[in-house]
Amino acid sequence: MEAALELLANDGYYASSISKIAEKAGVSKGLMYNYFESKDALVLELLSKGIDEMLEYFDPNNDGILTEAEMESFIRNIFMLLKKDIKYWKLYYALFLQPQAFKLIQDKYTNLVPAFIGILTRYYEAHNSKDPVNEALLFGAMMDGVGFNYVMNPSLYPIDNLIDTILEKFCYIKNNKNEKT
Amino acid sequence: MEAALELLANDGYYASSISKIAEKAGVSKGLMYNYFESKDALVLELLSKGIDEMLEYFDPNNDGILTEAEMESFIRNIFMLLKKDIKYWKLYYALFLQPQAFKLIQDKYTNLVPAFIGILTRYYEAHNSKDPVNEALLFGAMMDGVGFNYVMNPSLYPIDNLIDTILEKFCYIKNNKNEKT
Amino acid sequence: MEAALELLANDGYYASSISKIAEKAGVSKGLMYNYFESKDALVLELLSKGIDEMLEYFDPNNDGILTEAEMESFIRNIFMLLKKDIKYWKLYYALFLQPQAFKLIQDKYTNLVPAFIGILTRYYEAHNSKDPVNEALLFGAMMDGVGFNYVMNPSLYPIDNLIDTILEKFCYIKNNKNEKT
Amino acid sequence: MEAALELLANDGYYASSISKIAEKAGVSKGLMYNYFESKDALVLELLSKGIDEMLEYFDPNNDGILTEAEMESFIRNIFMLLKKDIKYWKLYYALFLQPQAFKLIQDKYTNLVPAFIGILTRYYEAHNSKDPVNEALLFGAMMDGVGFNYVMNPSLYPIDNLIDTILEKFCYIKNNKNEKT
DNA sequence: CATGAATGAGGGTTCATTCAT
DNA sequence: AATGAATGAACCCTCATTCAT
Repeated sequence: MEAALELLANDGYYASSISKIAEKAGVSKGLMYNYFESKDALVLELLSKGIDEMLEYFDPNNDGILTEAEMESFIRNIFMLLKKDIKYWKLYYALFLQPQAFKLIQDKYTNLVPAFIGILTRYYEAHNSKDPVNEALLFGAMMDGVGFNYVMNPSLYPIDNLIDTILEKFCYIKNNKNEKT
Repeated sequence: MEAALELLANDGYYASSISKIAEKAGVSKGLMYNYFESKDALVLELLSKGIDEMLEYFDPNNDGILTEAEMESFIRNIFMLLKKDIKYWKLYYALFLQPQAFKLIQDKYTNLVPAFIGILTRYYEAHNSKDPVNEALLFGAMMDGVGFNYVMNPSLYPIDNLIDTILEKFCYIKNNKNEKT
Repeated sequence: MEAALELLANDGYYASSISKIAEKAGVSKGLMYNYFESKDALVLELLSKGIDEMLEYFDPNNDGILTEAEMESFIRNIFMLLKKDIKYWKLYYALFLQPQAFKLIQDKYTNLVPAFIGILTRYYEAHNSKDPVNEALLFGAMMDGVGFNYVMNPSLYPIDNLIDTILEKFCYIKNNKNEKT
Repeated sequence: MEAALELLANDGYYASSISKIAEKAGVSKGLMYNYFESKDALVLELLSKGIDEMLEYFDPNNDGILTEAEMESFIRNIFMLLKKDIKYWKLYYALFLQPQAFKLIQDKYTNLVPAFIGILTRYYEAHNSKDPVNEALLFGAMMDGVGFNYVMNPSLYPIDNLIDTILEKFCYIKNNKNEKT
């Protein structure tokens, strides 16, 4: 069911009417409201699922400390998620910019970011960064930007090629390929 | 006229009806259609103006070469633009993610990005980067992400603090403050 | 079952969906349709019950003659009914004014009124009224109006205080209190 | 325009959709919302107009005192109003009993009734009534009831015949016809 | 140049009713 | 006897757009 609904990512929040979603899902319009209280509730559920899924891969042992291995694994997993469900993440990014939709997850999001940045900051502190907070923010921004660019144009954006450069530039991790050569 | 219209950035594309825009602009609904063929045309014009404005600050002498000074100035100018017209850029980002709206500027955008990346790539080649293309892409992504994060929450995102770190990390430019100390 | 259903009087006919009624009654929506053919049938049954209950108190020995004692008892009983089940009678009055709902009991009602007025007319004839029919009609109207006003605002409408005045003015019955004084 | 809309009295508030009203009025659905902010606003306007019209005939010189002539004239005018616009008053009564609709005019109504009853009470005091308040309430109830009964079945309810009896019974006014005989 | 009355398609949502289980 | 998933029509309302003035 939800699988079909996610396709609203194709056309955006507003362009996807409940009618069309229901039709695509092969159910009646009325039935949609047995599963979701409203269109907003539907979207909120989708978004929440996405955020939770992403969090699973960030600091997985939940100790507030990000090792280099965890960092690398986080980046690789995020990219894997992006590639696995492009349309979903397209919706995800899109809704962030739609005021009405963003309000729905504002709370969840506002609580999350500082924690996220905090852990990253400690990572950079541990790597003797001169400006750990700034680096953390830039890392976040870069990840947002990569995701954004990738979902905008998946076929042309060479997301996999970027990993090594990211690891080196943002994580101080020399990637394996380079070590081999 | 357009000045008033840009305020549709406040509420997003769909939440801003022509009626409300016209009211805010102090003109009649009908008159809007003397100036703009349609709502989409209006939005296209707004977006085009934004893209052009941004381009003005990128490679200003149009020689296809980005000097360090031009690079620094570009970044500072972009941030200045963001700060000057937050709402506008919020709309700008938002529309990028709204498929229907993005189609309107897709052509313009698709032509632009390779040129943009090309110039950046040459910049990184000139700085002996190991992966100039990747660095160019990451720079673009980071700039997108910073803009995105800033317009999402202007009061909390310390965009000015980031400049020095960006210059150092992405442009190989040691910033002035450090030199002074 | 019906007891719970009557509470649809709270919100009116249209505002009370079968879903809500079923929920209030603690049964499933589907089961409702084992007991009542339709929502209208349910309402019809409720209304019929109300009319019958009222009739029980009017001309109880069914001889077509209303004695003064029967008249007084009728009035007192009606008021007692009103007070016992305000919500029910609110529904009752409300449905009378809703064309769609009224059609359901129109037959029952249309047959009833002339008989009712007939008996009242004979009461006024027996009391040497100059216009027995008119007095009968006015009595009916006044009773409707009192009920109407009472259920509209039970806490403020002093229905009990009215009884003596009604008895005197409409039934030529000197009330007890006066006799005592 | 409104003339056509009043015909929603035919079917009641809920059974009259904006679509049907618009169709009956010969305009588009959308246009309805140029004239009335919402369905409720439409109904409120209709009801307010009705209440105001009725008040015009009650205590016309606004001195808080009801002379016998004013009283008689009031009754005759009310009946005239009823007869002139049966459907309108049918709506009027109907909406009073529909909780959702009544809320719309509750304020207006709640303020009105005590003033109304007050003036009537003084009328009865001036006529040496034993229970002026009760008589005032009964008069109000009777008028409500007569209106109610008349609009329910205009062709059968002999509203004109009732006037003389009302004047005599409720206003202590011997009517002319009787004096002549 | 400028207005705003008018349209009609489409939006989200509710609800009486049915029916497989 | 009892459930609740499923339907589809109808509801109120919004909106981009047109056009007579």
